[in-house]
Amino acid sequence: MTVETTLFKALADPHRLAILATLARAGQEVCVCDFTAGLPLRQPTVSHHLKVLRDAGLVACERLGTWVYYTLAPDARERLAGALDIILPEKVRA
Amino acid sequence: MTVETTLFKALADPHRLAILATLARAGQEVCVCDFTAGLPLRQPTVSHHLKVLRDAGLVACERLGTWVYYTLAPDARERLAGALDIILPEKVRA
DNA sequence: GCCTAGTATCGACGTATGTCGATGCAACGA
DNA sequence: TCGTTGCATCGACATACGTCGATACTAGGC
Repeated sequence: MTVETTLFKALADPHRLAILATLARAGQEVCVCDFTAGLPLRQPTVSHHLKVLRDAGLVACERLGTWVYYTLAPDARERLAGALDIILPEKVRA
Repeated sequence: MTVETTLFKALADPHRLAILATLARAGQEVCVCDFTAGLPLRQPTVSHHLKVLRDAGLVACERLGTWVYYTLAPDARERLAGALDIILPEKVRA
């Protein structure tokens, strides 16, 4: 499976989009318990979605004591925009 | 299901990405039979993928005689980039 | 009108995926 | 050394999705 497919598959779920949007708007680390509190999903399900996003390289996590904090990967926007440009390249530049 | 989810779900398949890439690079109408010839898929499967892309508004089609020609929707790039910006908005502009 | 060709739709099938409860693991406090 | 808390993993289940053969639909040629 191509990298592009992996990336877009990771976006193909409303809850994962919500997680990404939360991270993007937060602009800082977000605890797993915050996602669990903010989504109509059980903790294992949230953990599963976070793993999908991790495997796609869209988020990063860091353990601080008992808590695990997630952040948007620094190059998340860039990688997604790049994948978009591979699939739908702009017209040839002059 | 949000518009963004529909769009990204449409991208979550390698064959649909191939179809979009073909249309983007062709820059002109492409016949269904060309996709069927170029993909390791049967005709009904190709037709199914084209329907998913149509329902997402990413492609348009036009019948010319017996053949049906598909084109990339004029605003496909714009809509996808917009969806990306909704999920991962850029930092607040000055 | 009939046959043929290209495409869409239908119904069925196998697999992938989202979801959950149960459980395991890691870190902290008493 | 426990017990507790937060998170990850496991196993099971239901549903969604990709795929196909069969068939219906549309348009053109004879």
